[in-house]
Amino acid sequence: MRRTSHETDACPIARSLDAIGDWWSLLIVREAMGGRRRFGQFQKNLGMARNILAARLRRLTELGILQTVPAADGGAHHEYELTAKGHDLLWVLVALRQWGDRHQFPEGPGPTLLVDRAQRLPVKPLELHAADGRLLGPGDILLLSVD
Amino acid sequence: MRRTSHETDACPIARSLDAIGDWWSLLIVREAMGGRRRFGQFQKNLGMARNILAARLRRLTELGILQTVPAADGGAHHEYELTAKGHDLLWVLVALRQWGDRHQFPEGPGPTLLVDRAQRLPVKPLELHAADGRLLGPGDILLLSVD
DNA sequence: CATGAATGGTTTTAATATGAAACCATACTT
DNA sequence: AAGTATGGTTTCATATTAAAACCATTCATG
Repeated sequence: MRRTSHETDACPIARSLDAIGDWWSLLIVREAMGGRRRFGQFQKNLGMARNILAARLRRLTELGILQTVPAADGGAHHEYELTAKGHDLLWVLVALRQWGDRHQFPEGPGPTLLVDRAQRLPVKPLELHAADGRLLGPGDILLLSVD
Repeated sequence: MRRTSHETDACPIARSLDAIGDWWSLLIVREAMGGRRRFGQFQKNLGMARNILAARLRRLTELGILQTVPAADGGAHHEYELTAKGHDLLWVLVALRQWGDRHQFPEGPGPTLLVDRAQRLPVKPLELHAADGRLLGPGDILLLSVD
């Protein structure tokens, strides 16, 4: 009767969700991308229960999304930082951000803007391209089984 | 003591996760994108408990991600279909799929391939572009507060 | 060096969510 | 008219979440 696992599903979406498909994990990753590295920073910024945060940090570390490193300031406590696997969640976060901006702000545009660092202009929606570079829309893709 | 809500957070990522950040919702959306429309189809394909499927379908409908329509075959039961808001989750699913394919298949490449319909070649990783079209990497973006 | 406060958790307890199975009403088939 | 499929709801046991209290180290201060 524990939570149904999708860890070994054939579908990569299911496997991803099994790893980070809960209410908190991606918010922790978001904070980590914003430069937060310590237990207290995560807890304060997210306002979440400390036991749950501890459990999530442990799990994200086991999954290789975060890693613990000796404190940067030589202090005794360790810090959490994103691995390459964790950093690569950026595109998931961007997709969630863009969907949220488009559909979850009925009261008007949200208070944050994802911009291009050079020009400070809002970025375009994520794009999917074919191998040859053509821009693909929802109708232009197909899921193949390689079995 | 209920689940902490992020429904009114300033962050669009948090709002998105509040809506669909659980273990099942996006899998239901995935099934809907694959053409599944009926309770029994979702239940069979996902193998999930019927009561929680019912609860999720209700919630996704309330959120405007699914809508119920009279059965296509004139039958008495209704069917579920994606709204525009629901269809727009495609990019989130693609992002999760690509991350999963890259990091959650330690045993080798997964059994599915997202391909371009015209040429049947695997699509490229999602791309983020600046307003002027420049391809942006993780270091090229910035989050601005508009307060 | 002793004391107090901050940090990084763990433990305890209560409420809620999940999962499995049984149940039930309606619709459809024969 | 009887039997079966569909689309749920109910019940119950277990797991997860949240809040708060607790505790051990570490760090700063006198």
